Amino acid sequence: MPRHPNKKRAPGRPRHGTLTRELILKRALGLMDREGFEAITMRRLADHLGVTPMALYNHVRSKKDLFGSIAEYLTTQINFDCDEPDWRDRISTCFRRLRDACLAHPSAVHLMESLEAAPPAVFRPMEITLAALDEIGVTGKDAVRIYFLLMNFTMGQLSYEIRGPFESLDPAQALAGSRLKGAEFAYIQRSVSFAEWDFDSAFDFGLSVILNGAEQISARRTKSRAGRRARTT
Amino acid sequence: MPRHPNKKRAPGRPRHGTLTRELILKRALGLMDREGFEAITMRRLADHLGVTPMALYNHVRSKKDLFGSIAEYLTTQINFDCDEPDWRDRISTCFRRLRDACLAHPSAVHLMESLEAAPPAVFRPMEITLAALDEIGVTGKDAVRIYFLLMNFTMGQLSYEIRGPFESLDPAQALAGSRLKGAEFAYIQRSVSFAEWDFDSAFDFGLSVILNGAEQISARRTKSRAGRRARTT
DNA sequence: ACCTGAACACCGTTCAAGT
DNA sequence: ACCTGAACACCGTTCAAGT
Repeated sequence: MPRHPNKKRAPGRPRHGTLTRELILKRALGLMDREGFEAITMRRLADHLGVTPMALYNHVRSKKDLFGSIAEYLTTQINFDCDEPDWRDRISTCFRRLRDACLAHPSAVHLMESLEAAPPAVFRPMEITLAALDEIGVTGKDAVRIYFLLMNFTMGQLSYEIRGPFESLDPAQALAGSRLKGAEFAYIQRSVSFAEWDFDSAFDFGLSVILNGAEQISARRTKSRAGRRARTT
Repeated sequence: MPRHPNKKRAPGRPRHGTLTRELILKRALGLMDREGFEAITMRRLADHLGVTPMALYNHVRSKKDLFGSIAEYLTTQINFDCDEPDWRDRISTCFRRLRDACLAHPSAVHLMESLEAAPPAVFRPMEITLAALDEIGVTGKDAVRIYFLLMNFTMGQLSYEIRGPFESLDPAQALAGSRLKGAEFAYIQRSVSFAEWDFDSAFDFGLSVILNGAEQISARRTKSRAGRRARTT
């Protein structure tokens, strides 16, 4: 619904600016949250702001720019930092906060996926992860790999969780009407009931598996260093 | 370019069917591979087939249906099965084949992400994973969690790899013109050079970390079973 | 059954014209 | 500087009309 439904504004610059870049971003995010990512249209957003579609182009270069800016607005609001002494806790809470932010805005993942360049703020989790891993002697390629493992898992599960994959993931539903026989999926059907799936604990499980992997690398490195020391002395 | 550029076809049914559902799917996939996911348009696809846009609707319910069918066509062609004796190898090659298929069709990941329901064939990796894990005593919730870890990691890294994230992931480029200072990303800048990043080995690394996690659970379970046995006897 | 042509209700974006 | 209105080049899809 437009803000001025009855009194139509005449052309020309209004006395006080009705539009701001920030207002546009906020309203766009709100519209996205309520009506979904696909619903965001320059025309619909303009309508929502009580304004002509073209008015948006005074504050935003293009739709791509708009989406990029929303993502930046969203990610810069996340506080990734915390002062836990344990390196595992620092990494965990960092990705948990990212996850929480994305769950709070159901279209956030879809939005991120649509971007060609990630907003700069998402480098914070990377920096925090690399710093924490450095503490236990995991550096270089291995550290970056652990980071990607964490990031890809986090975003991947979010993607599943948000679009409610379990209407389509429930084998009973997904297999219905397909050429594949249900008999070929014996283990799936015998597995845990999808109705009682808990994404939160699955996420914590995933984090701990990956961080255990980091710890193993750490142990291996210190051992091989000790081995080298023993040989040289 | 249309197939009949000069001799325009008159309305009415042609003597031999020019269009098939399969032909449409194949050409759409080809067009997607060459010109990208966004380039796929009912009108452009029709043009490519030398046909009116509406002709497609005789073989395809909608654009959504078209995309779903392409995904199904693509995934059913993947051979996930192999007869390696080692459970780790069976899981690894299964996901490696999924990965190879997606890398062969650069828009495949984008296509999958756009679907509301995954094509049934992607349940094969789940079945194979659950079966292999069952062999080492990892079942139920834990097994499904391991599967999701593998699947989310695989698709997540593919997503990064395909859209060539490293123009935007290179901190030097991504941080340029942003409000975030480069000094806040000391560990990133000190980390491995993005130019020499190897996705293939990063993928193998990820798989082995996750499968190590599965092995740890297996060991923990057999130990606790042994403990229970010792206490009861 | 299978194709065309016209039409409908949308898109993002440019451009000239207003104040 | 900031908004409007008309226009352009696109979309997906429906529907009647052809054979």
